[in-house]
Amino acid sequence: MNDVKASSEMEWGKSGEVRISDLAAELGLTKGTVSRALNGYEDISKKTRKRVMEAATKRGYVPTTQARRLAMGLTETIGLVLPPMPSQPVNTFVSEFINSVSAALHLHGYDLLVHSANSEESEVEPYRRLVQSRKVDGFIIFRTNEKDPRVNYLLNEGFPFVTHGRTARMAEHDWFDIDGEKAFRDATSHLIKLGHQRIGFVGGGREFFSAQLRLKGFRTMLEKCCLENVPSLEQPGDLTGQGGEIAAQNLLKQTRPPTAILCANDATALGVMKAARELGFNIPEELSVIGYDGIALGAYIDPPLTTLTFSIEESGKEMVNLLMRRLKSPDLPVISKLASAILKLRGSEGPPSSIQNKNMENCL
Amino acid sequence: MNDVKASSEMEWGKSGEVRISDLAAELGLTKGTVSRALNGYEDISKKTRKRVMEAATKRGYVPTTQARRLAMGLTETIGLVLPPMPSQPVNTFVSEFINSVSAALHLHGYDLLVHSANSEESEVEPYRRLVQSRKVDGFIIFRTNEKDPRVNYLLNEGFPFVTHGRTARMAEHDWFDIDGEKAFRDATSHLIKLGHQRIGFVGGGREFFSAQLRLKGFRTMLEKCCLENVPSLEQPGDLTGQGGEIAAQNLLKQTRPPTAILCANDATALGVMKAARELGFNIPEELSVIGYDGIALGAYIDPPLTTLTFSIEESGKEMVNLLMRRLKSPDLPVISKLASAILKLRGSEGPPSSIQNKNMENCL
DNA sequence: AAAAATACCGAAACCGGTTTCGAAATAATT
DNA sequence: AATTATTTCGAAACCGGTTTCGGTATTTTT
Repeated sequence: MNDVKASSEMEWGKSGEVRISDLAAELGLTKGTVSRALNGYEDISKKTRKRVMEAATKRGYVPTTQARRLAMGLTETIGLVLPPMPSQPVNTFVSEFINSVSAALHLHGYDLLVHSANSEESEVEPYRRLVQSRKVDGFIIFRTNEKDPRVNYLLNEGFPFVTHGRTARMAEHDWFDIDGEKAFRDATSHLIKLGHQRIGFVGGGREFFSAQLRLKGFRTMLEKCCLENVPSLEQPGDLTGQGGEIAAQNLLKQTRPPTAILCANDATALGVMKAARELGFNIPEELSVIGYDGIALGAYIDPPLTTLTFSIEESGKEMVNLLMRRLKSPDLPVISKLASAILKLRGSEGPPSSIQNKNMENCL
Repeated sequence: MNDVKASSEMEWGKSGEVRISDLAAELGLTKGTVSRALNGYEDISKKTRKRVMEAATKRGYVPTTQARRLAMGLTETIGLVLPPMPSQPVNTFVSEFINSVSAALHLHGYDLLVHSANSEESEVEPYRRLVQSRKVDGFIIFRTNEKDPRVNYLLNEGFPFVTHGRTARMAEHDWFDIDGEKAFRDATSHLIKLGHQRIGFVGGGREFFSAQLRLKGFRTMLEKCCLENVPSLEQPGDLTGQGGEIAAQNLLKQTRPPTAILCANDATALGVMKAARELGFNIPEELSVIGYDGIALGAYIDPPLTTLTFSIEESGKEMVNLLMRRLKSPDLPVISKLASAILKLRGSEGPPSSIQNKNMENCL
């Protein structure tokens, strides 16, 4: 009669062997009842619920995810597709971001599926596959382009997602972003206050919206301070160290080189510093350099890199909040959140060697 | 009669709406037959198979992953748990590693589930949860300790996994590792050939097996070259920049400071260089520094960091191969793979300022 | 004490696939 | 032509949960 109980005494420590039907049989209940007891349904008596829960913990029962997900019609999984990274120097952002997103998702019972993009195929292909095979309920997208095919695809498909960064269609989707425009106004203002009048700028690829905004912030502050916007002082970059080197050479070999260079990110700044050294510029005495990203490593170089920092952890947390809200209520209006970066002075900037005086009373 | 066909003409571009039963109904077959046709079973006539496959592509049918996984009793997912990273400087390894692992898994039809470890709970807890809820079929573990609780748990559970790095129980599980011992023999040898006789070493935490092996390689080569092993020249570290700073101070403030310092990783080396600068040591004239990891960023600092590099992409690929093999045949004997790091000379090392001559004929 | 309301649980359908088994139809053998 | 072997597919069970629905058993109402 009590065979079940008898055999239960032994060899049941190993996890993953207990099914809901085992529990039900042992308790003399149906699996439906057990399921409802475990999931807090109201139509279960206190006594049975207690009995069920005790048996569950005793046996170490944990529902099989795959079955639950199939029954409930959701995956409880969020997709994150890594853009192809061809030997980018400082990818510390990515791992920290993954870490924070993953932790935040976990609080909601969600998992993070990380997928790598094959550089040979279309950018949206991974997203298409993940959507079609129903492997994820939503996406976290970062490093957006102004016209972003991924965003277009997902919007068209009506599939939930949040971006880190704005896009041309930002009015149609939830997004989180750092106010790069303000950040670069601040950085530019700081340099101007130090006395710089010829400030170079190394951008980050026209396709990235964020890079455009940073450039805009730079220009805005120049204008506000009545400084001439010299086109030759604006160099394109590609967010890599190598791009920074090239841009710096273009800037510093000019007859009147800038006394400061603002870079779209830290990797670029490192390239700029390298090129500057090779051209014989002392930093910060003869050239100030400011980056963006706040990579921890910038504190260890000589001179330590002044940079614009923001909390990656907060970014991840906020994006997950936005996404969870969207998943719960797909029809809510689009919302967004803009966080600000702060200028972390570390030593790679200072007053220019020869402070040229210029009337700047109506500025700053 | 043909309602199905009629309605099929419209509004079926959206993905994710076609189920296998829809296909079956449309074709006048059962879903079992459709499934077998799609999965290459032999008991399906060429004609029907073709018919099924054409209909499938036409409708854009993609099997729902959750259902497939439940039926087949596997998750086709591999877990990767990120160790807590309390503001570690150079995590470029992690993102590159995730990227390569993910790409390699994808070739086998597997997904990568990235989970973040909560520093407040036990190290094995995330693994336990993932195993019990059957969310993954196996694990990729990196940064192993000599006595690794995660390895103990999974071995005890009989759950498949591969480690990046060796452990005390390496004979019982598949592993991939870089031959750090040889790498540090090479680096040490290189320094000795340059004329260094007092070489410092900054380790990486006793718990990490890899750090121990690097130390062993260092000692081995010292001994082989008849150089005295001075205990005060061996400093502990923690694989962070800060740890490197402290260790470097301990080394360089000695009455007879070393003329070269070997570091367990690049982050440590950056800390060492920072401390050395602050103490007035010129690199590489007065102090040679060598790191380990080959972070791309090392090329951008001044002087560029000489380091031991290896292919992260290869690491990921090999580990996935080992794991896939294990999943297919759980009872195969344990295998392992040892790859070698190469010394990438970039400029942070050179001959010591005062070359002390010592008889070294039976060395190198 | 009979009737109505409520609490509690069993039965069964369902999620969307895969796989086994057996039967019918066709082809091959004797 | 009857028998045996093969090909091809349908039927149904199954994976392990969730959720709806309906029917007792119990309680409350009148």
